[in-house]
Amino acid sequence: MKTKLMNGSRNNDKHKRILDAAVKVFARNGFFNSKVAEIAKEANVADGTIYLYFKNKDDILISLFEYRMNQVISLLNDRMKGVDDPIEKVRIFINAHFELLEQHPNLAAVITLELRQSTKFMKEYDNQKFMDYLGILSDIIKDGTTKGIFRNDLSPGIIKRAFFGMMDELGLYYVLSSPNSQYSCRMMADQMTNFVLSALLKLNG
Amino acid sequence: MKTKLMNGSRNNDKHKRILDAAVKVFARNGFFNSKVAEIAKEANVADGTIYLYFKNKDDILISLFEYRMNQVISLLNDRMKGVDDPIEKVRIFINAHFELLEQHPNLAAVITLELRQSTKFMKEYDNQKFMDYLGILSDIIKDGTTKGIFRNDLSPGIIKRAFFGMMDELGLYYVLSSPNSQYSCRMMADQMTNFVLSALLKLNG
Amino acid sequence: MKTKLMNGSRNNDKHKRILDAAVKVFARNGFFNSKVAEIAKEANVADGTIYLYFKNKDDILISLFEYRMNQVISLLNDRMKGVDDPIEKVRIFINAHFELLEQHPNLAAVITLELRQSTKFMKEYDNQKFMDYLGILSDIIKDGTTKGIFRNDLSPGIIKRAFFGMMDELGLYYVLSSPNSQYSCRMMADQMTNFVLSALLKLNG
Amino acid sequence: MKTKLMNGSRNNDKHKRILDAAVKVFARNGFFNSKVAEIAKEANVADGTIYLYFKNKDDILISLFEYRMNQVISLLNDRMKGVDDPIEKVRIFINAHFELLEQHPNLAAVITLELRQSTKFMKEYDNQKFMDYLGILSDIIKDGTTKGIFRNDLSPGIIKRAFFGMMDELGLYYVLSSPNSQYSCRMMADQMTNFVLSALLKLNG
DNA sequence: CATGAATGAGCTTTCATTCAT
DNA sequence: AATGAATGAAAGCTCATTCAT
Repeated sequence: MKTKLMNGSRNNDKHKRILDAAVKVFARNGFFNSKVAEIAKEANVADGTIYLYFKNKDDILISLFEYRMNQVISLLNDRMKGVDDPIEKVRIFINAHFELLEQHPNLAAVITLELRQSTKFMKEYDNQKFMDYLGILSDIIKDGTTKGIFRNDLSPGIIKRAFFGMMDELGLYYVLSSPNSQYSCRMMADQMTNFVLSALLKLNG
Repeated sequence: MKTKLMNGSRNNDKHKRILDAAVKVFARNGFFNSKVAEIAKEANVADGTIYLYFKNKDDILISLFEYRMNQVISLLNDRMKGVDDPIEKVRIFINAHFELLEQHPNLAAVITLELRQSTKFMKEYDNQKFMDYLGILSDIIKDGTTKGIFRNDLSPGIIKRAFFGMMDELGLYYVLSSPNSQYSCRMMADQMTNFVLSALLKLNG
Repeated sequence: MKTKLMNGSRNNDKHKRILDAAVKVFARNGFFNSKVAEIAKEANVADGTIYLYFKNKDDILISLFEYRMNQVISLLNDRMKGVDDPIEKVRIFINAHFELLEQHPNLAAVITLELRQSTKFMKEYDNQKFMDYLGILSDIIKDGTTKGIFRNDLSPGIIKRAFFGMMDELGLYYVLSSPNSQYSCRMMADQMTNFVLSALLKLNG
Repeated sequence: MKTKLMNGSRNNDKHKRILDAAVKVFARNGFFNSKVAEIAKEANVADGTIYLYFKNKDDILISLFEYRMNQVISLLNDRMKGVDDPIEKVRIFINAHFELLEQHPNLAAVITLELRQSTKFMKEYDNQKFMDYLGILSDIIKDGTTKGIFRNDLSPGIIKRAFFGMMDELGLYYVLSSPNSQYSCRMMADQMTNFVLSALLKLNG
């Protein structure tokens, strides 16, 4: 009585093959310009097979989001375990973002380029995972403020988004100019950490 | 440098009517989900008429970019005329961005949501105007650095993008949560100015 | 400000051409085995043109029903105008049915073969026209009964359907064995009239 | 003359289970809108199993016809055994038809609704069983005529079809309005017998 | 015999674009 | 310049059928 999707079972890697293919194809053409048939071809499966694993084309994109967000959030949780210092947490957050960007540039490109569209146009998809991600950010900021390390005249609700906007735009730049980017992920992470901490830290007498 | 029918004559405002209609329609459905026929209807012209004023659907979007960018750049040039203080320039830049956002939220939504896609997928369009816009930003930063007011350990090439990313993401948030946004444009502009200047200013003695 | 379908106007016969083509194609393959593209080809229009005149494939079939039913009902009304004798009315009804069958065997085939399907599966289509047609039949029967010419121990609700069933099945036979039918329409009409009247007439002392 | 697995063994009722399931599914959706997978699910067998027992989807429908026709013909032969009176035979024929209709309305619905389609579109299927069924009918009529009980001015070839058309249409009505039919099978059978016999009987002196 | 995942041809419908008027 | 009916390529998705296990 196997489940339809055989999640996690070996002997069947089609689900993953389709996702991997979709990343490549979406990164190449964008979601709207990508054809399901092209994904199928790239994954070496028949067109119809796609629909055994995904409800429809939108569902493939959503699955990519979820997959990526789980990846990021899980990495963050790992690294921040036992860390107390808000400054260190900021460092970890930014580094994790850029490391994943460097490791999976295609996936990052798709997320970065299509996330906004989807946020607006896939109405039924509430994008909870993304809110969770932003939540981690505002938790860090609030923690730093509570501990008296960060300034308290900034709205976490605004700053978390500004913060994300920086990472996202730098990521976009990296991804679009790849593989000839003028700046390395390492460098962007460092500059941004420097920049953000300067802005956040309370200046004491 | 359009010359099509720039005769200044009245009785022909169709070019503008089509652009205005496109803004509404794109804001409503996104570029890919918008139909040329819907734009035509919204503009009260025939489907075919669109093609007298624009090469194709992509061209309408590109025209919107150019229009918006000219608007922003021209507003910035006006306001910064005679201003020397880099701090003041930062303030002006941010304020201009959010003011236009507030005045033309639909247009802003379209630019913000579709710019990224287009940047990558309208291959032939090099988006010079956007580069000009970013250029103003790095000029301000470099100016501040030269004048010894801003730190000199930050890369203008990186920071200008981080800077734009903040505004863009905050704008997206405003636009998507409109008309019930938790934060006013005013407030976002102030918080961001505060944040950015804290990060940029050199700490002396 | 022409209306979409230009009903009745000359210079545009596409609506009719599509209907005529559909009759041929449906008669050849049946509704479900017919492709819209084949109808388009038969009508010498582009595939997309079909959708300027009809909502979808189902709508073409429904239009054929309506067209046929209007045709029949109108012919019946014409011929029965001023006729009082129920016996004569029965004759007229049967003759009209078989005449139209002979004149438009393809259309008849489609109606006969697909009407039943549609009755069940196009739930949203209430098939009022067909009920009107049956209504004429039961009116004739009731009239004959009231006038004391027909028997009064038969239920018009049942007999009208039995009556229609006879015509329909004979029509089906004619259409399926066409053009080599063993019996002419004339002969079937006469035999059926004879049969039905024998059954309906009251036997007086 | 199936030989596939007619071993009389229990542990294998799949053939019948599939047929029963097909009746339900076809009655629910019609032949063309029914999916083989749905039949398989309803029968609690795998999709592929269907093809061990039937050549293809068409073959399932054909098997249902054959099954039904055998059932009817066998019932008729039973009941008419030893019966000589043509009037009584007509009564038996009609009653048998409506009894089976009442007992297996789903099967009747499928036969009634899909028989016509199939008659024309399953080219290779010559529908001999249906011809046999009609043959019984014309035999009855001819017998009555020969015996001088029925009129001799009616063509058996025409009347047998008119006769069948009545039963079929009444059956369709019953089946479609089920389970809230206005008329019972009993009543329809009686009315029709009455009607038909009035038409068939020779009026003497 | 039985399974059900996989296949891929095939279909309806959409919509950017054209062009005769 | 303006129209909008017509075009037809294109693509998402379905489902009867197969075949490796």
